[in-house]
Formats: sequence, structure tokens, C-alpha cells
Amino acid sequence: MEEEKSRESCCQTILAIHDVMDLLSGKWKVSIIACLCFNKMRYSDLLREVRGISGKMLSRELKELEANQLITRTVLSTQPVTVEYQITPYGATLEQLIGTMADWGLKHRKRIKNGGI
Amino acid sequence: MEEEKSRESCCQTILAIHDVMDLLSGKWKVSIIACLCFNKMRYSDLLREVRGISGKMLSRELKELEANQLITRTVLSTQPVTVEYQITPYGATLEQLIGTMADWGLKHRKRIKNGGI
DNA sequence: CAGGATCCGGATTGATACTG
DNA sequence: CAGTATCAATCCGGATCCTG
Repeated sequence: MEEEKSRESCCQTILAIHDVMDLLSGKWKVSIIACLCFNKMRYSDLLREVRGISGKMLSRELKELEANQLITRTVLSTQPVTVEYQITPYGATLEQLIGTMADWGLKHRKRIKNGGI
Repeated sequence: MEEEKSRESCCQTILAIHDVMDLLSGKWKVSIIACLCFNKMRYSDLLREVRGISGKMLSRELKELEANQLITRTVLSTQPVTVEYQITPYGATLEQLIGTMADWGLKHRKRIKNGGI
């Protein structure tokens, strides 16, 4: 019975995790969201902040994030046009997850520096 | 100054996140770890639990996880041989992260069911 | 400035068959 | 049972050029 409950919950967990991984799949999505959690940003800002990303990948991943309602895209009628990306309230609910990730990552970096022990 | 601090911390965050994503990259790694957080398991167990994964991918990702010291691999001298995978104490420190992920994923699933609003 | 279109090589992944 | 080998399909991501 206890055994069964554990197995049940394991399945659910795996499905849920798979959803998250699908949503955040791609080399850059989490970094982009993390960036936008700090501030709304323009395309060129992101291109600079998310080091290593190419223009093509940035637009592509932004588009997917927008489709999943995690960010919004606003065209500003400046000359020339600028586009501002902003995290949605829904996207902001990822902040805790990303924070946990960053924490673990920072500890992991230290561990690596200490010889991976 | 406040601005600068924020920018600084943003950079660090992104690097740390990138580390985590690298470590957990691949469609299945997080699911595998989540599984092993519940219980130690044999290869065939994992093949069943992590739905959709192929044998090739399972061995490959297990190998990488082992290389990163997140899990251990133990060959049992049964007939025929069985292999048991188990999470390491270090791997277990990912449990909170994975828990957060699973929580978010479950909420996301509900949201999707409700029409994605 | 923001991003679409195209091309292309390389990496990922799946299916299937095979091994100790 | 726990993998490995091989082939084929697909995806990823960079470079370059082009548009409004």
C-alpha cells in the first residue's frame, strides 16, 4: 500500500517533470527567463546578456516562450522600432524554480573548484 | 549601484543556471534522477518507469549521470546479471530542485487542462 | 533595430538487431 | 538481463544575407 502510493506518485512526478523539461527545453530558455525575471529587456539587451546566443536562436526561443505565455512581446513605436520582452505573471511563477536551480548551480561550481569531491 | 548589483547577480545566476542545464541536459536525465530519488532501481525498472525512453538513451544518460557522480552503478552477481542504480548523497541534493520542478509541472498540467488560462 | 530566409554540418535520437 | 552496434531520421545551431 505504501509501496503503491510511492509508485503512483513517482509516475505523476515523472510526467510533470517531463512537461517542465519540454517547456524549458533548448539551450537558452531558462537563461532568458532568468534574465527577464530581473528586468524587462529589449531584444538587443538579451542578445548581450545571454552570452553565446545567436540572433536566430534568441528569436526562436522568445517566440516559443511567448507561445507558452511565459513572456510578452511589445513593439514600441520608436524609430527604429524596438521590441521589449517582459515576463508574465505566469512566467514569474518559475522564479522560485529558477532560483533553486541557480542556488544548486552555484554550489556545484564551488564543488567543482574544490576538485569535485 | 543597485542597478549594477542587480546586473552582476544576473550574470552569476545565468552562469550557474547554465551549469545546471548542462548537467541535466538531455530529455531524460531529470526523470531518471527523480525516479532514483524514490528508490534504487534496476535497468529494466527504469526502462519501464521512464516512459518513452529507449534502451540506448537510458544507458547513455545513466553513464553520464554516473560520470557526474550523481548516481552509482552496482552489478549484482545474480544469474543473469542485474544492475542496480542508486542515487548518491550528492545526487540527492537535487531532490529539492526536482521537487520544485515537479510541483510547477503539476500546476502547469492543471492549467493546461483548464484551457491554458 | 529586430528578426525572417536559407543553407549546411554536426549532434541527438529512435528502431532494430545482436551479444555475453 | 543489461547493454552495444549500426543505420537512418530529425533537430539544433551557426553563418550569412535580406527586409521594414
